Amino acid sequence: MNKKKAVRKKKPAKKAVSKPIAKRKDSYSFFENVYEVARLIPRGRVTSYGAIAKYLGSGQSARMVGYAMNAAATQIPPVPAHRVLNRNGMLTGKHHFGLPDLMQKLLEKEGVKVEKDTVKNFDKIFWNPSTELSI
DNA sequence: AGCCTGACTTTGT
DNA sequence: GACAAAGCCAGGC
Repeated sequence: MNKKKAVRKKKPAKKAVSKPIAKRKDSYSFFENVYEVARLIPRGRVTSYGAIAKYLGSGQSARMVGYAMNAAATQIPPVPAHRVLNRNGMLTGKHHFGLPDLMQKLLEKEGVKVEKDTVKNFDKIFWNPSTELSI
């Protein structure tokens, strides 16, 4: 039945990277951070690059989030990048899903209404990691 | 080490 | 309100 309980995993990430974790291959790169947050996005909800960036502590580095998403498709498990939109709720990255309509298809499949490449009720289904994960 | 790019955001005109 | 430019940071070459 249910999956995990009150998740709220909230990854450590990015804070104490200064600590050399032996010969760790990566020690949580900025990208991994983004992937994890993206995977935490509830079904039927969406968020923005800036929100994730801010949650990671990089406020203005929303670009990096999107850039990370570019490689997200190659990550395992796959990252639901279709739940990440720009601050306007527009499917800016839909063109990167291989099929331009795939992103919208996925969103609608989750109950998210999309019109003209823009998510309707974006402010209502908006999922803010800083609010949802940071109690 | 340095330059360029990028699925964004904010600010100014 | 629409358009243009700058800022931001990490990865790739």
